[in-house]
Amino acid sequence: MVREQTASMEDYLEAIANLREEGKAVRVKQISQVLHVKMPSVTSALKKLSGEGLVRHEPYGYIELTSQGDKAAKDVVGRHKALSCFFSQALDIDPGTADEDACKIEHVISRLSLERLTKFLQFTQACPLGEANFSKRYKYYLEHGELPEECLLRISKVKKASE
Amino acid sequence: MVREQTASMEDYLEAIANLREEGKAVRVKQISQVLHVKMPSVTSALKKLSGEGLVRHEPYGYIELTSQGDKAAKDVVGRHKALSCFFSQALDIDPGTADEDACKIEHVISRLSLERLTKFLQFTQACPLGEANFSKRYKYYLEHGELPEECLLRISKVKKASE
DNA sequence: TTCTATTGTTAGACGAGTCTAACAATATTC
DNA sequence: GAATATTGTTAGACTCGTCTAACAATAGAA
Repeated sequence: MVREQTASMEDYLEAIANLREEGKAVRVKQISQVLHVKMPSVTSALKKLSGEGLVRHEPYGYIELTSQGDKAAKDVVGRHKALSCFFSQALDIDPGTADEDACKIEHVISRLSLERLTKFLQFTQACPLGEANFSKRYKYYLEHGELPEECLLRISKVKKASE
Repeated sequence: MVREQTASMEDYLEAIANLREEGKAVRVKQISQVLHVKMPSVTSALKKLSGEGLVRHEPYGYIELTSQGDKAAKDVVGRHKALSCFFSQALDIDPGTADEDACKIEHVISRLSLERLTKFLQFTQACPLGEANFSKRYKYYLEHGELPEECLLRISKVKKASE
């Protein structure tokens, strides 16, 4: 079972995993910059995470996730990606905002909602009726504030049919 | 400008507004039950919110939102409703989970994403092509784990057309 | 009206996470 | 290899929001 972590600790795990992923040095300074906190906050967080066996950290040295920590980090990163993807692709939100929101929401959303969000995205991308038409109509609606003509036409068709 | 509040303080404002809305007595005990905290936490929060002019609270007496507090509360409640609606209706999530998630996410989501979520919902409900077909297909996909036949048919049509 | 139950408040402790200031270790440069 | 710059750590203060324990006010029942 993946140990329950606070939002803050999840952020540290995520930052470490991301720095590693990007091939950058995983050091206290780096983490502090990524998370916009001061270095002592990082040291203190690392101490806590070490105590829980999620991080290996020799003082003044490099920082690594343990296999357990890596698992936890991957979980957070996965949530982040799913959310960020949903916001940018399904809702057509700019990558910056999508990422910011994902950063916050990843810590509080339920597994179920996350799974549904993901499925929704998969669906719109897999189903040509979903993607090609639906998504296009949605974006038209976003831009113009009113339904595209085809939707309105359908309404009159439906009306006629029920007459 | 609506004063920036912490997640906790927003929860208190929301609880007060909801109790009032439901015609229940707005008292310390009630609030503590709704938010699953002990009474001293409520007293302390009320003191803080009073200090900021969002709440009127005579000791041992009833509790009211000021007009400023009401504005802030309505804002939170609005966010909550939008999210809860989106989760339950667009993603077909049970009302309990939808509400829980809304409770957490309402404090952290950006205005933009919230607005887009709302528009998305409005769109699916307003556009018959969206609602009647899209939503139905999505739920089929949820249940069966694979695309409904009409989507697959469309794929072969698309293929044929491009041959 | 007096006794009791309920509700509300105050005081003070605590945990989480942040910060600043001061100090220590490591890297860099001359 | 000494002087300096950078990076990291420790110590300790602070905020926020919670809690428990003890006490105070109000409401309800006898």
